[in-house]
Amino acid sequence: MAPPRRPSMGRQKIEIRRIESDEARQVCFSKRRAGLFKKASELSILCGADVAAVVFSPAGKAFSFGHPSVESILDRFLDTTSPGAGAGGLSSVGDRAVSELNRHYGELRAQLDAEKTRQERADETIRKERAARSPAMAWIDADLGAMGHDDLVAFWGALIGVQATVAASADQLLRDALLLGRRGRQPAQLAGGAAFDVGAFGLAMQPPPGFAGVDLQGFGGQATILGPSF
Amino acid sequence: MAPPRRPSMGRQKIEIRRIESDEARQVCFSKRRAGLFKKASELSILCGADVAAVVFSPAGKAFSFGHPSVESILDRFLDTTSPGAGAGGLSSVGDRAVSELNRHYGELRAQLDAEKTRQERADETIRKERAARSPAMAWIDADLGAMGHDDLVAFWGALIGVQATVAASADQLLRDALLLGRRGRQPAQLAGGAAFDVGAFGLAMQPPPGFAGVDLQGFGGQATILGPSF
DNA sequence: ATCTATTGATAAGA
DNA sequence: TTCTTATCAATAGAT
Repeated sequence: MAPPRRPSMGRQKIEIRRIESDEARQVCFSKRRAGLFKKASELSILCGADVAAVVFSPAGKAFSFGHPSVESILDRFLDTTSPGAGAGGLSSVGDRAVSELNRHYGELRAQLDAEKTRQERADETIRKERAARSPAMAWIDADLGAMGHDDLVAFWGALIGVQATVAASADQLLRDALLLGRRGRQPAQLAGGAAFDVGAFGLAMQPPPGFAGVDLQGFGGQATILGPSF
Repeated sequence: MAPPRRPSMGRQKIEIRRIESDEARQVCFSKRRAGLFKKASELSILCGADVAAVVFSPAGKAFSFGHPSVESILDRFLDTTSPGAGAGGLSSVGDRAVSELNRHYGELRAQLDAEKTRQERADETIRKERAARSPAMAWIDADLGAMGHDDLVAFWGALIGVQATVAASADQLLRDALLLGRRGRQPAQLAGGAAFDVGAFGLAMQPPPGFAGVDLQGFGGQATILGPSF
């Protein structure tokens, strides 16, 4: 029969960090430079945008792509972004800071990606461990009316614990959540009464009929974070 | 059997030509601009190359990426291309460019920090869960045993409602809270002094300590963050 | 440079 | 805008 031998290992995952091998780095440079220019070209065509890309090889050789032309884009950019410095000074940030900003851009994004990856792994770990030892969470899918007294008792206990913890660290958690949940500049909207869904547990349920109007002392409703902690 | 409907058609092949739909073009522009900058960043990191990319949206808004900095690359390029002409050799950047850069950088930083915070919490959770089991269940069972089914149902719904409110604006908060709910916190603080008693259902909760600075009231409202804006 | 197996990017849809 | 999903496209490693 046909030999199960793979003619190639195919593409392998690589970390975004400087390639040590001179040869490999050169090869990668050529491939990715072409890829970058292709992307730039597609962006300009698809979206009718003006795009320019300039690349200097480690050896100092210049390569460029531009639509409609590199010069026109660069001139326009420099003209648009630096006409106000007439008095001889920048109002907020100096060149050094800008360079610093740019220098770390890539590393920062790389770190971000790394963190996200780690986070996903950690979340996965939690999910697994929790699923293996938290039978209470299995009740969640059950309909309220069908839930037995004993189950309700136990689940209530679990929720009390949750509430206590939320309260104990509400300041920090709420602040984080509001800032992270919706990265928009507008105040986060807290819509109530909807079904709730928590990814970590695949949990989804509706508030039981007739409980609308229940007010738990200070819970439920508008959430306002008062200033001091900022 | 009905054909299992795909939740998505997935990515479809597209021709590289101007996208007619204004909305689709805008979406594509945002996505691909980000992709282009990412590619540029990777190229500079992997190969140690100096890279700059400048993009003008159809609306005329400028976006740029540069390593080590956009201006240094552009100046170097223009200097190499047309040595004697330029004359605009000002190495400073306009406020607008600085702002854009700062904004971009700030977002990255914020994201990174957020990820790290989340990571720490996740790690913490893992440790806690591995180290100790919830001591809360036993405590609460006694009192709950005396509570009627209807009361339990009502309170359960109320708690879910609370969570729904929070989850609507930040499911991350909920997830963190639920995960942290296993911490060996003393449930006595919740039940100790006061019995649960809410008008409609004869149940109430004592707000546990830790609520300084945070005030939650009513359902379906807004969350307002006071303090310095980002 | 050419060839594949994989990873990465992203068009659609919710 | 963000998130998910199904595909398409870019490319790492080997020839």
